[in-house]
Amino acid sequence: MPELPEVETTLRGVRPHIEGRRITDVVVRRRNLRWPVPPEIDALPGSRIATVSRRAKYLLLTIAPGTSASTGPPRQGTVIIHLGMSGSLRIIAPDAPHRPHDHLFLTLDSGLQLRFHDPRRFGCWLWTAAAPEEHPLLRNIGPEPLSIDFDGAALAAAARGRKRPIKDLLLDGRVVAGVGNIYACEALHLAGIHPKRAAGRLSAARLDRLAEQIRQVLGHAIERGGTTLRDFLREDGAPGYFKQELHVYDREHQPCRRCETSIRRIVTGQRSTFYCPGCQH
DNA sequence: CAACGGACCTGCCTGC
DNA sequence: TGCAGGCAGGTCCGTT
Repeated sequence: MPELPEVETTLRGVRPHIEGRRITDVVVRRRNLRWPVPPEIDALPGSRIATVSRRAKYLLLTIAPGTSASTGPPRQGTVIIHLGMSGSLRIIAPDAPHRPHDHLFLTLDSGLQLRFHDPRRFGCWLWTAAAPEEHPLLRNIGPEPLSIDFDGAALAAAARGRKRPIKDLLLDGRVVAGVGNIYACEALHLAGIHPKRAAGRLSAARLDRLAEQIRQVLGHAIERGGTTLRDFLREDGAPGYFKQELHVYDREHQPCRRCETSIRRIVTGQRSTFYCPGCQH
């Protein structure tokens, strides 16, 4: 499920329930996620979740040392969570029955529990004691698409001299953080750019337009994701904005909503790519 | 360096 | 109905 809007929706849904809370119990039911869950995660009880934030599609829980009442040595650092392809977080009562693929539980002093669910186990829970932005997974990540650091000029700098298809460039986290397959397709359609076009051959004006459409489509999806936040205690974090509003993604052989041309599916960078031959060049 | 293919997993859908 | 094959919203890592 998770593209950046779902991760942001998850962040907003979970944050009010866990920020500032002390962790009272941790259960790792399955340690072999994308990488093994490190022992520092098991040692979290007694510590406090000071802040919850997002960088690209990573969720970051900064952990403050435990109080004198806690057991074990006080520790300070950051839990790095990624939802992979199929991961989700939800807040639930600790005595609620667990489902298959519920891999990791954090019980909080509020009496509620944060549960990580991930059938494909491409997600991860990692620990770093250093500044999270220095972690190898985060160190080389490009600007947040919704920050002021991301614009057509940033895209142009990354595209200069590159022959890669522009679609592949958008999925490269070093260029821009957290743009996934769906929104890369959608933004290219909105900007009227063919996904296979060599990145370095796009004009500054077209890259400006593309950057703006990336911001628009992600911002819009986050707004829509927000509509399910109310029910976050019950929902598993999958927002319902999907499908209906997509212009090209997963719409092969269906008519373009703008020009009626049949949507085409191709593969680039080993990923399915959908576009309208009528309005993308 | 850039670019590419393979890897990690389960579930769901299609077609034979 | 069963089963094989293809495909899926991510992204890291090793090899050219």
